[in-house]
Amino acid sequence: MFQAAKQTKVFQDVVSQIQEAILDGRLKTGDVLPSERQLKDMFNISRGTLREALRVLEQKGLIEIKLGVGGGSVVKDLNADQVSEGLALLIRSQKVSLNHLAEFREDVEGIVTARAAERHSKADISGIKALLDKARKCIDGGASQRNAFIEIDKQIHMTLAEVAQNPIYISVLHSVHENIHRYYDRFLSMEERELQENYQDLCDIVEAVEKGQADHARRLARDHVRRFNQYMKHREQAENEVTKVSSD
Amino acid sequence: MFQAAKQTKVFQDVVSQIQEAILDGRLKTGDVLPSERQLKDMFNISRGTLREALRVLEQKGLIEIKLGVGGGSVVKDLNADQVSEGLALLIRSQKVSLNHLAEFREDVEGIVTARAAERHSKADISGIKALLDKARKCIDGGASQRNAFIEIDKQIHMTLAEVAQNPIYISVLHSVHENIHRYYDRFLSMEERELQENYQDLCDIVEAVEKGQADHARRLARDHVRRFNQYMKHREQAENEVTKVSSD
DNA sequence: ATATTATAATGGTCTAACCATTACAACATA
DNA sequence: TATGTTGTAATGGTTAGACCATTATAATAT
Repeated sequence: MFQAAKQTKVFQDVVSQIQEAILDGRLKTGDVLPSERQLKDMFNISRGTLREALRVLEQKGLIEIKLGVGGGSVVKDLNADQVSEGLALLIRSQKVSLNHLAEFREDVEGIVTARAAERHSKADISGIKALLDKARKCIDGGASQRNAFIEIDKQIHMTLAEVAQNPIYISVLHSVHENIHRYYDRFLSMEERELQENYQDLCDIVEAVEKGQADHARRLARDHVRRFNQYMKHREQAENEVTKVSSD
Repeated sequence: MFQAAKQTKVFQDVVSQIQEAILDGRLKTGDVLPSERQLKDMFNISRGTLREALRVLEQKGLIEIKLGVGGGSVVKDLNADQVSEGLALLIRSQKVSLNHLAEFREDVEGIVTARAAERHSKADISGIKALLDKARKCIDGGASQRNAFIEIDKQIHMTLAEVAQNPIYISVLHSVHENIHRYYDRFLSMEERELQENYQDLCDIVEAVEKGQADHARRLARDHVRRFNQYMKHREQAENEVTKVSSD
């Protein structure tokens, strides 16, 4: 006959109120909330309860808490860090395998590249070509430049996401890259041949984008990522083999 | 010359220790942590500080805190909710337009459907066909069943994501649906003709999936979502027109 | 003008209570 | 005996007030 009386924990109510104020735009990036001692009076709660609420908001990435005079809770410019952290936890707890993540990246890079092919400007293309030049020089620079090459490779993909003109792609791709790289860190250094292959892939992709060949660009990008994934998988297996043998 | 001395806040240290214990498997899903009063003694900290740590772990999705006798902090089975929530926050805050969100959905549904076409089993298909039957009945049931139809439409898409066998698709799509529906809530009720169109779309998509025609399935799914998006956009414009006129 | 030092505001932590919820035992009742 | 009720104690939720640690800024000294 009756509904259960509302059971909001006090700190949750505070979290909701502040979160909504931020998402509704009543609080903007950079705004400083009142001090804890003022806030507790405004909400009519104790400081401990207020601090639990602030900790939750901090963990959500909505505020940043600074120490000292002039410190306090500052509304943060939200970024993809929380998504990244969530993904990282899923991976570490083995709910999401590396294969899942790698496959997702194949598809997303494909999408992004296709959209970039539809929407690029001439300026976009020349920007990317400048990055390709840098990449070329890294290859010529020999082994010492290999990490730089990998960094530029990532930049090219992120730039394509920007060209695609949809911030969701940027955030999602950023999260995926971060987690892939965190995981594959050990295996990232490439052979000369791989570098060459990768560079050629990128050139082909950019060419397809420039010509506006969306479908072709998508396939190229997908295959490019797939090849990278296969290299990484092989190295992981090789490492496992070594471990197995040495423990016999 | 020197690095800044490590400035770990006490509660952060506690978060790390418990988080690592969970991720390393020393604490397993379902395990119950000691009571707050015991934990505070173990860590040699105050209860308030401990509770801030627990709140963070809860927000990360690592533990669940239960009330009453036999309650306490229980190690949770990690799922994609945190990723979903993070995405939702990004979508709501990063000034992502409805168009961005709608476009992202077009692409993701395309991907998911293509992967489903590659990986479906017979059981998957018959499950989806059962949902199609339900949808059919909703159309025949007239206006009263229209919300039910929309619900089943969503279910079909989510089922395709499950068939695609990658949990990332499921969480991403879930988050996108949730946010699209929140925006478009007012416009969701459909005309008879739209229902028919939607139903036919779904039938075609399922057929392509069943035949394993990944590319074709992707295009169908994408167009299906695109048509939905256009309907929604038209209605939004219509509403804006009305508002404009009535405020003249 | 520059370097140093004091000041005060703010977050971080602690202590010690009491309230609210809940599983379970003890008890009462049919 | 079986079942419903009530009491109890453990646990999380909340409060209050104090003190510590950090830091921007003002005051002071050189």
